[in-house]
Amino acid sequence: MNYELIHTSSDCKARAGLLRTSHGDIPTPVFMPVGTVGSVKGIGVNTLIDDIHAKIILANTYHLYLRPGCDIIHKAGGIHKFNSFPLPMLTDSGGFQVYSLGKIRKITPQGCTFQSHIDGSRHEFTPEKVIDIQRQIGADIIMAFDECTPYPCDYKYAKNSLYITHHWLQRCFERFSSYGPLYGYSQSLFPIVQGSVYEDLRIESCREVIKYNADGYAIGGLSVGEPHEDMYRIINTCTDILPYDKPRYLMGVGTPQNILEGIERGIDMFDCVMPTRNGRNAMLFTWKGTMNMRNKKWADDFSPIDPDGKSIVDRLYTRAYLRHLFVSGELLAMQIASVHNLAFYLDLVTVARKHILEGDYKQWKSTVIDKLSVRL
RNA sequence: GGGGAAGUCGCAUAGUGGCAAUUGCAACAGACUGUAAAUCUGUCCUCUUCGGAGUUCGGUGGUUCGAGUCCACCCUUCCCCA
Repeated sequence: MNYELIHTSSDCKARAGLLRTSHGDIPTPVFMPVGTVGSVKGIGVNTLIDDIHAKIILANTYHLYLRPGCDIIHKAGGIHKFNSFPLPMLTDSGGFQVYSLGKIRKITPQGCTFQSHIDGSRHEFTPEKVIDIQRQIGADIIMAFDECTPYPCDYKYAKNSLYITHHWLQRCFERFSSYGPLYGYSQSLFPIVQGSVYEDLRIESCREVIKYNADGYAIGGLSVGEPHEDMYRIINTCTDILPYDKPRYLMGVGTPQNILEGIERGIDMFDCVMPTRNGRNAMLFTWKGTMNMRNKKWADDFSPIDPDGKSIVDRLYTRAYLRHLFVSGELLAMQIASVHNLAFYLDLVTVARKHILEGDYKQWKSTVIDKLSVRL
């Protein structure tokens, strides 16, 4: 994998780049749709590629390990063969589940034990095991096993957790370099910066992770409920230290506004369930603001879903029809909304990239960002 | 014509003398950030300064300190037998 930094904005830290992988090139900044179990919920591969113009998608180590299991994916010949997605993929390590499965997991000296959310069975994840699983899954970018700390998180807990995450990181890289990829193309392991909202811990974490000279670096533990100012402050702290010639991935972020602020502060990669989950729950994101498609006000609005939208669905269907589908509980409603939202997110970063290259990113951002939070 | 059953806040239900009254659906709003989420929360008789206030269980009258609940009559619907 190789990252080329093409242009940095003159008035801020926003960057345009190109990430080259064995499964294709990824212009950055990029938004990566989340497909936890290897499937972006409700969306087929053809739509992802041809309509949404996704360049890379995510999957999750913990979920794929539980179901269908690593042996099945290995037998299939890796995740790309299994889910028929020919473009780059990234797997999250299960670190987020250390956070989200709070009540049914336990951090141990070795790693972390989980109870399966599917059948309650007990499983242990160690840094070594997480690397082994991700080798078997075969994503182009794989993530270190970390603890995504909750918010609020007191300093003592954050510091202790950070040391565990750093220790796990070392074990991840040891395992990762002990044997190669299984499917004939290379994989890159990204470390994850933690440290909650504490600047000194974040600085310490950045300095620690860059020792591994990785192909890219992730910032984790944000967008877990902290105020946006804290999030933006920590991003700034991190992107000041992380190497300029490697991609920076802000994990789990976020709203369209979060993404534009992240880009301004030097982030190159984003992922978030928001466009798909909120889409399934009837919320649309547009350049003019958000829409709750269940609201009565759309009942007789026969205009296109989003006249500015880039997806086929934006022009093909009307707002009144989409509301009808949501109110009727039709699966198609969730599909249309997910496609629209993902297409919007991809358009958002594409337009952002254009303005970075044109040199007016910050000025452009200031003209669009307030509109994004308007409630239509 | 004879016999039987039933009418509760949009619909359907619970409630057999003691707090505007159960539950489901529908309706209307809100939330959702590396997916335990096609999920969850709130409102849902009227008014309200959010503390309450006022009117309600087919209708009218009655018994009672107190009635959706008991009594009488009326109205309406459904079922069975002719």
